[in-house]
Amino acid sequence: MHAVEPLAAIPGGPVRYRAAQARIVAAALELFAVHGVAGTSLQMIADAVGVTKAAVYHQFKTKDEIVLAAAEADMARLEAALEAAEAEHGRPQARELLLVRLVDLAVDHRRMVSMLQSDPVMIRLLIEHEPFRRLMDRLHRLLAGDDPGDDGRVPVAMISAAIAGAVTHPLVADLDDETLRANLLGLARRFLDLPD
Amino acid sequence: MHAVEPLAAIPGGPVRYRAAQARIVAAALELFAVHGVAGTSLQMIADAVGVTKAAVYHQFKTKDEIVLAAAEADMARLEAALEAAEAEHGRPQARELLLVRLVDLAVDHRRMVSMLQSDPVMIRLLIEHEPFRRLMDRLHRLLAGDDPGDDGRVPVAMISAAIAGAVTHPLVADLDDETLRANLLGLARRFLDLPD
DNA sequence: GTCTATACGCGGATAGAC
DNA sequence: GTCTATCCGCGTATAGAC
Repeated sequence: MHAVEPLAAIPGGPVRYRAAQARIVAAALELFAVHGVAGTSLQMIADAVGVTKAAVYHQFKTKDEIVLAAAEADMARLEAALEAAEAEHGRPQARELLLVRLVDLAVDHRRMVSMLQSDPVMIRLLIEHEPFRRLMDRLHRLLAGDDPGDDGRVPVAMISAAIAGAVTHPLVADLDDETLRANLLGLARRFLDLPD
Repeated sequence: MHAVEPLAAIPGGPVRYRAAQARIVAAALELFAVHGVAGTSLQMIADAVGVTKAAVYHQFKTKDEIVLAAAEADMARLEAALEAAEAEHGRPQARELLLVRLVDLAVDHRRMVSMLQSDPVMIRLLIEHEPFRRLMDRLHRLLAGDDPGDDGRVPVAMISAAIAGAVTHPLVADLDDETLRANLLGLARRFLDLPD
């Protein structure tokens, strides 16, 4: 028998990685956020980690696997937020908690969020990824509140885009996390007609 | 003397292109929207136009020039919207008109808008492009209304991101343009406290 | 304006030694 | 787990003919 592998510290996360893999994923996320997925080469990732391309390929068979692993790291936090919200008693309370967690997540990962939501390569991979689709379904259902019809979908699309897009917006680049978080949350609540 | 070159039909636009260039720019915009700038090769653009790579290079010296030309095509429409809004008498009227034009623009160019606002290569090129920076400055000043302070910047960032991001959101992919436009405009007005 | 042909480097990916 | 070395195709870009 082999010794137990060291695992990445994602308590409750569905997928876990070896330490070497976790280092690669962390470097890749940063680079993807700055250059986009297509604009990030395996050489850049290897350099950032401090190893050769071949060492990276020993941990992940293809670049797509790295992209997916990078997305899953953040998906785990999103899933945790959803789970907490769904455990609340009552719709309004669930939506309120979800909103708080979403804003926290977005502000916390300022640089990553917009890439995860708009990079063409990332999008292509994620729409073929069933766990991700299920997650988005739960998210949208909860955000939509009472109105699942045509008119209810636009506000959900807007608030998702507003939160994710605002945190990377150059206009607020110099705002500290606390100010941004507070403003974002207040405005998002208003938009969704939740009580302050 | 040479015969007068045919010009692209952008009345009032600051930069004009020959017919061959306009065809390349149009094809490039579509491809950039789907694959991102880094994910789009000159070969793909040449194939879409129906010529060879060398022919493309005869019209534009570098790929960056194509990217900038693609951005300028949409910048011209944005500038026209700003000009119309600034010509209004009174701030509320100006903001109202700007909002209508922005939503029109976003819905009309559904696939392009988010790429123009989030593609890493495009962003890098545009922030070094003074005419673009001036345009964004005017846009943000007008959108911000009375409040140019810290707290006034977050709603501007949110509404920009919301409009641009919502039109590409998978949730509203099957909505027809009219429905999307009406919903988007109504919600944006409410968010900015403009009268319906 | 468009073509064929070509230069040269870097992209993703693999083999096999240590 | 990491390395050196290598494969092959495609990336941007250029030269020169038609």
